[in-house]
Amino acid sequence: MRLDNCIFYLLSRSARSGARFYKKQLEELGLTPVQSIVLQALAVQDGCTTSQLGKAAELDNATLTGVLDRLCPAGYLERKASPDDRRTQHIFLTERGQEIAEVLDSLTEEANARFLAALSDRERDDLKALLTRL
Amino acid sequence: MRLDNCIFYLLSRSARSGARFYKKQLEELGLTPVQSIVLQALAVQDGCTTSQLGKAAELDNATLTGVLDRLCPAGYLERKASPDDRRTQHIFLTERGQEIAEVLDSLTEEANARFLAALSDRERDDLKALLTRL
DNA sequence: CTTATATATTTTGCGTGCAAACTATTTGCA
DNA sequence: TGCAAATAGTTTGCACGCAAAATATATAAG
Repeated sequence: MRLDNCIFYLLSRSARSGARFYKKQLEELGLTPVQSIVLQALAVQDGCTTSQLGKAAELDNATLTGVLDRLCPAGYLERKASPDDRRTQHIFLTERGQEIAEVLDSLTEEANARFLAALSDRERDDLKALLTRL
Repeated sequence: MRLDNCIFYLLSRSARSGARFYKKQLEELGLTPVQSIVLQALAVQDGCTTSQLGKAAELDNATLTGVLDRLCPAGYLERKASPDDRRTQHIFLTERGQEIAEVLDSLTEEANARFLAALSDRERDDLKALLTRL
């Protein structure tokens, strides 16, 4: 089987290409693609638990721990103990976190458009729909 | 911008999903998805240089070094100095490497079919074509 | 011939991914 | 009540992915 017919190879290659592109756009903000995704996911459900955030961003809990470990001291968010369940933490955006989440929203919109410039509107929608079905 | 409309997120998620799936199929062979890709790429151009292999598999040279570092002692391939250029290495599959590359070929074909089972033939072709254009 | 530049590969450092083990806490059930 | 099983989160260990620096060698230009 030729590589350019292998879906695992194609997905990995495209994802890496996208991550490189997105990372460049994020460079001035000093954020990685994953960090950007987490901050944006948090913006729509501020105060959720770590696990809920992991589900929202489709990130492994073990991975998320590390991501939060870096975003916390950077001043974008805070971990707060849950009053109900002492195993659980709630994650809150700081003021600075909320500000940057807004910047990320438009920056990401822009980056999406540029990354997909070679495709027609129809093709973009098709691609997204197909990816969602995997 | 909602996450499920962000191409970087969608690509990353699908690629990770594919990698997890493929990895499970490879488990009994003790190989990772990337190692499998490299061995298959090598099978079609045995004896190429490290850089050429990197181009064929779209892998960074720094990454490839580590991958080869693990495949070599595993007995799947050998690095040989180039007679022309002392900076360069040529990579050769061992007999064992050639055998496993054949196994990987059919295993990968199978895994592709199963991973894409939810899509029609037409949709599979569309998806691959679209990914290739990024 | 010699030096500046280019190329091939490796090393280093940091950030994901993720399986597996571990800790702390909560819940279900006898 | 008391304890086994489930759940939340962290830690550990290993494999990419990649930018940047380092090393070794080759090539070009004067």
